[in-house]
Parts: sequence; structure tokens; C-alpha cells
Amino acid sequence: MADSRTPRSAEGLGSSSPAPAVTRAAAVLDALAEAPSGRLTLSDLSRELGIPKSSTSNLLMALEEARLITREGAEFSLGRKLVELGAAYLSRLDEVQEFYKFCEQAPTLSGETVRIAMIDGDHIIYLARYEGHPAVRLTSNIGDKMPLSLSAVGKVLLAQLHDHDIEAMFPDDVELPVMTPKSLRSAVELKAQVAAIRKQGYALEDEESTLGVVCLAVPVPTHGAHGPSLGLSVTALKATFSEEQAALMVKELKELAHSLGNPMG
Amino acid sequence: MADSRTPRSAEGLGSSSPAPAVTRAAAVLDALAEAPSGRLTLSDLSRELGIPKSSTSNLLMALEEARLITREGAEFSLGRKLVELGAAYLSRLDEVQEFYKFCEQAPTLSGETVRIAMIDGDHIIYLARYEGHPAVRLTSNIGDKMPLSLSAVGKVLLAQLHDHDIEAMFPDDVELPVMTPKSLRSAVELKAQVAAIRKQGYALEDEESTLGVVCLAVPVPTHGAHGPSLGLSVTALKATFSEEQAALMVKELKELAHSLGNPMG
DNA sequence: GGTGGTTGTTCAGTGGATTGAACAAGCGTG
DNA sequence: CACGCTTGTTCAATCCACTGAACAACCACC
Repeated sequence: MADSRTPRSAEGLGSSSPAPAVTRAAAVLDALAEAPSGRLTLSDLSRELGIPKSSTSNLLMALEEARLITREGAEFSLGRKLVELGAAYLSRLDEVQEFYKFCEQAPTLSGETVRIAMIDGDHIIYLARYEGHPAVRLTSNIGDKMPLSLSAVGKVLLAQLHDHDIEAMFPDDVELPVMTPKSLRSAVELKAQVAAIRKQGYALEDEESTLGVVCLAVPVPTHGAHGPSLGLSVTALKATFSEEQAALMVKELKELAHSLGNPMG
Repeated sequence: MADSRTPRSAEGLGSSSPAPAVTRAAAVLDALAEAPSGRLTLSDLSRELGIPKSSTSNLLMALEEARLITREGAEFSLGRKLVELGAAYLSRLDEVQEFYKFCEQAPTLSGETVRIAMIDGDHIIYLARYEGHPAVRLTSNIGDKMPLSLSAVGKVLLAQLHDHDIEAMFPDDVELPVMTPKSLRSAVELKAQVAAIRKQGYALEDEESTLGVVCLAVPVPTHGAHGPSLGLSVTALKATFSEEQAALMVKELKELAHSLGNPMG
């Protein structure tokens, strides 16, 4: 997707980093993560990030020594250590452990596909997935990202933000990403939904990211001031989706959200 | 585990990194990943890594801007971007996708707990887990590490290495980590097992990491020269473990390994 | 409230990381 | 095979990131 003609400068001109080498190294990791093939050469990186070749070479050597990237011939790709670090992050979230336990025991949810997600910049990121439903395997994985406007969790998390933050992210004339004919197209429409979500306490996504698939989501009340807000969602096939079922799911999701929000034994 | 009295210098004295800031930043991430609570203050990090406070402050600011870490008051912890990056790494491994598909269809394995792992320095790291067996939920997670000598996959991957590499990692007088009374204690014993594993083509772990639990593992033939070698394992309760079952599992594991090793439609 | 030991931030000097040009090695192409 | 166009590595000069000490803010404990 990234236009290879447009080098995205690692440094935003005026904003000089307090540790440029680190900022640039992070840009290297990003570039590798976003590259379609996942593999780039020194020259590729140097060109795309606008970093001199010799400097890039130094960065890559340091990153390789830290196992954050791997060299394979002349091509570099992400390293295994990133899996460790990502896992270390997730293992610290007690919510994830409890999430699994709860899903297994919940009468309705235990048979569905449930996910827990978190807001991450202008996207959501999936942290864990419970699959009671081996028949419907989602293509999305832990760690995957999604635009806020295209998912139920995204909308529900958006609804948790202050209005001026929402306005900053979605001015009225902004272009929203579109994945299906039913995707929301205007920021005005999105903000109207946000208002509705705040009233009813849950969000619905009706084939807006994948045709034939609907999603329900609720927010997890953020306990105390610390930690970013989490959201929960159930995914179901539109064909087998009924009002009563939806009501049950929302009820159980809210129970789960409540128990995640109030840490107890 | 880390003796807080012993600052592990980020730089190995003589070996000066071509990009010290990056190496130090990586050390910061490691320290945060290993910290029991997952949260450290600027001073903690400065002390433990032997980096001046002012420099540490700069590193942390740059890391935070890259979302590789998060600040929470005065404490720093790993950032969400690491989950993304780890996921990006895993999503590139086609093996993982095929692994899931195969497990679901395999007659015996589909009811068991199967994992795929990779060698990572002197440990193994789990890349994916299939659970046909909701009754027995493992405590281990994707991204977790394990010493080579304590798991069936570890031993089977060790058996793939050249003898001189094994000798370098496990000289005869080395102290092996111990987790149960049945854990291997001497490197000599370990190397004898490696020889046996090479003959029979699979490895067995008999309550060496967890009492009551046994594991079988086979290697995935590394197709071509590139990519590190992978291993597959099934975990079962010792109580419900029979010879015939073991034979079936090894057979299916080998089939899976073969299909992973020979990429096809 | 004073006091000792923290904490994180500021700032000017300097030593080392960064750099660009010049190098060597690979690869299609005519 | 010689040619252009890549690629990655080398090296000395310069600039800027790192440093250490001095600072301010905080907490805990008499």
C-alpha cells in the first residue's frame, strides 16, 4: 500500500528525537512489519526511510545483535525476540487470563467467537481471541489491527473518548476507510452512532467489515485511572443471528466486562 | 531471578555496538520483559543497566514516542506496538496457518494439545498452540520460552544441531536447569538422549518439566537453507497415556512435519 | 517542619556516532 | 566481455547525542 515513491521521513522535521538512533530503529521495525513480503534489503530501508546507507547498516547490525531483526542473505525481516516481547506484554494483562476463563463458562458466549481488544492510536488491536466455534474460524489474529470506524469494538472504544478527541480524529470531512458496501462512509454518521452507543451501552457492526458477519461489542470500564480502555466483542454469522441471541450475548458480555473492570479473587 | 545487585552491563565491554543507543534500547525492553512486575522506573533501569540517568531518560522518551513502551506515572512498561510487531512476525510464518488446519483434521491430534516451537538462542519459543482438549489448559502461552533440556521440542531441536554446537552449549560439566525430580541433570545424559532421538526420529519428555505431564516431539525438516528449524509437540497427561496412542501421535506429528517441510498448495 | 535520601529534569561541553563519498562486488543486458 | 546500474562495506572528518554534575520536587521518617 505504501507508495514507494514517497519516503516517509523517520523524523518529522521539526520534532527531533531525544535519541534519534532509537527512533530510526523503531521506524525500521515498522517498515519491516508493513512490508508486504516482510523482507527488505538495506537499500530498500535506506531509501524508504531516508536514512543514509551507512547509518542504516549500523542500525541493522545493532538490531540484529539484539535479535529484534534477522538477516537472511541480503534481506532483513522481523526477529523472534519480538514474539517474546509481545508475549511478555500480553502475559502482564491479567484481563486476558480471566477473559478465557469466563468465556469457557458463560452459557451463550462459550459457543461463540469472542475477542478482547484495545485502542491503539487510531486503530484497535486484538489482544486475545476465544473460539467456542471451530466452524467459523476468523481470519483475524492476535495483534492484528483494525480501523476504529470499521468494527464494533472500535466504535465502542471511540465512544469512551472525550468529544474533542473524537472531533480531532474524525473531522466532518474526513475520508473513512471502506471495506464493504455497508461500511460507514461519513464521520457525521460515525459520530451519530457514537452518541447512540453511549446511550445503549453497546455497539453493533452490521457487515461493515465483512459481508455476512455481524459483531456486538461492549466497553470494559477502566478501573482507576491507569491503563487504556479495553473492549469485548462477539462475532456471529448474520444468517444465524437473532434478536434474542443478541440480547443474551450483550448481557454476558456486560457481565464479563464488569468482572474485568473490578479485579477480585 | 535477576540478582538486582548485579548490573548486567548493556554493552559487553570490548564489543562496542555500531549503534549503542539501539543496543541499549533493546536492553531496556529486555529488562522490562524480565521484570517480575513488568514495570520499572527510570532510576531502576538506569541502575540495572548501568546507563546514566540522563541518557536513560532520553532512551525512554524515544521508546515511548515509538510506542514500544508506555509510561504510567513514573513507571514504564512494554508497549502495545510490541504485540503488533510480534503478530507481524508470526503472520509471516505460513507454517502456523497450515499447522492449525492440519490439527483440526487429524484423527488423533485433533483431540490433543499440540504446539509448534522454534529454537531461539539457548531456549525454545512457542509460536502457536492448538487445543483440541479444553479440559487440559496449559499454562504456557504463545511466545513463552523454555530451556532446551526441559522439553521434548527442545531436545528434538537440539538433535538437529551439529555436534560441535551442542558441545559448545552443553559442555559436560554444565549445570542444567531443573524443574521436577525427573528433569535431566547432566549434560552427558542429555547428549545420550540426543543420539537416541536422532535414531528414532522423535523425542519424549517424561514429567521432566511438569509432574504428571508427558510430551512427544518431532522436528520439521527445514526446507531449503533458509529459516530456523521448527519442532512440533503433543502434550498429554501421563495418566491417560498409552503406547498405542503414542505411536499414533508420532505418526500424525510426522505427517504434519512433512507437510510443513514441503510447501505445496 | 526540618532533614536525608530519593526521584526525574535541565544544560553546556565533549567524545564518539553519524555521514557522505569513494570503494568493491554482484547482476543483468546488449 | 565490457558496460551501466545496482548492491553493501570502508573510513576519516564533523556534528550532535551523550554525559555528569547541579537542579528541583518528592516522600518518609524522625
